[in-house]
Amino acid sequence: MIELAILGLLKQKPMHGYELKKELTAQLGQFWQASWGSLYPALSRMEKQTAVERVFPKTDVKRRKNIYRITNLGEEMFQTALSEHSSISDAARFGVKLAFFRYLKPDARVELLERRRAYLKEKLAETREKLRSYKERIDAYTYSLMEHDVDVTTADIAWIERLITEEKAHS
Amino acid sequence: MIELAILGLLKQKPMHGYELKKELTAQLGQFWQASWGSLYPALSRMEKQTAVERVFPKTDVKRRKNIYRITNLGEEMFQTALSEHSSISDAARFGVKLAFFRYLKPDARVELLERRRAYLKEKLAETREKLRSYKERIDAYTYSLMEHDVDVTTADIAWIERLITEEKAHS
DNA sequence: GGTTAGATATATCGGACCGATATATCGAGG
DNA sequence: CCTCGATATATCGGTCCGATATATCTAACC
Repeated sequence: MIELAILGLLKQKPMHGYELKKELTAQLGQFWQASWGSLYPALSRMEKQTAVERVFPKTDVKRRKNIYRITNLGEEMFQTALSEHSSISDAARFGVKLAFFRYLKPDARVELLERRRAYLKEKLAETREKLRSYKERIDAYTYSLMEHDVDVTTADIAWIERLITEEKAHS
Repeated sequence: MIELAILGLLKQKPMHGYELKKELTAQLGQFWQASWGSLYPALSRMEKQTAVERVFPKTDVKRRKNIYRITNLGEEMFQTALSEHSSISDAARFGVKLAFFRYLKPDARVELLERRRAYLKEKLAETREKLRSYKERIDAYTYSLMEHDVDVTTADIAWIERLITEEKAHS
């Protein structure tokens, strides 16, 4: 997840860790946050995988900032991760992907949106069924939360469907 | 978090790990899930802290099931954790707390609900401000997600306020 | 010129948690 | 008796979070 976000930001321009953290917060902070303890180890991992590389060599000890740039392999990994049909059930992960939707082809966008819609519809049906059949056995506060969840998920689906409609209108 | 959930379920009746997992999924599964890798280590931790204890001693090797029961200390820890004003910013954590609201005094319930409402209002104001001032610099898909987030958060606040009203009406 | 405060910058540690997997036993049905 | 699915416990590798440590750069002030 954090690797997708890092690659997506490094596509804009090479950056060092601190700058990445600021951009992460500015661009994705509404629905997802990264910590130092995930950012720097992720950059190390990705350098080892050669998904990113330092603009100036590691041996240049005097240099304070470690500026990273995305590699060709990194670009491939980004496209693969972004197109993958996972992270459809996690609102935060889906939000991060959405922030990079402009890097996907329109049909790939529609594909992801429709999978998200399918997941939400399934979840909605399950919650409704549970509300219907277990009514007596559910705690009153949990019941209220589940009713609210039905409303929110319904609104979610309507929003996704607006995005799908717009996407298809533009193609 | 998982410790609050375990203690809350063990208040109902003593259970073993597998049974706890099933009840966790049945009662809290709508908004929060636990894994084996968190459940069993949590039970071990909690036994060490004497928040829970085995109904039959550890030395009884023949016994297949490890049935745990909540201790007096565990009851205290449950009440403390439930009343704490944290986990106000995480929907899943708040959902778990809500599922145990019946164990709180009405004024403690209102207190938590009002803190959640305050957090949501703050978040709403921030998102609106960002939408207003950064309009041009935000990616179109992110912008749409943020607009949707405004709607969802507004609905969240209205729901919380209904709960507060009901709570006050009953007291 | 010197000092201080706050922003910039990197890094790591302990612990919690997830997803996957290993292992074994129980009970029902053929 | 055998097999299969449910029951039951446990651990492993890896990721992530929250906190913390450390150092430098820069601008402001006296």
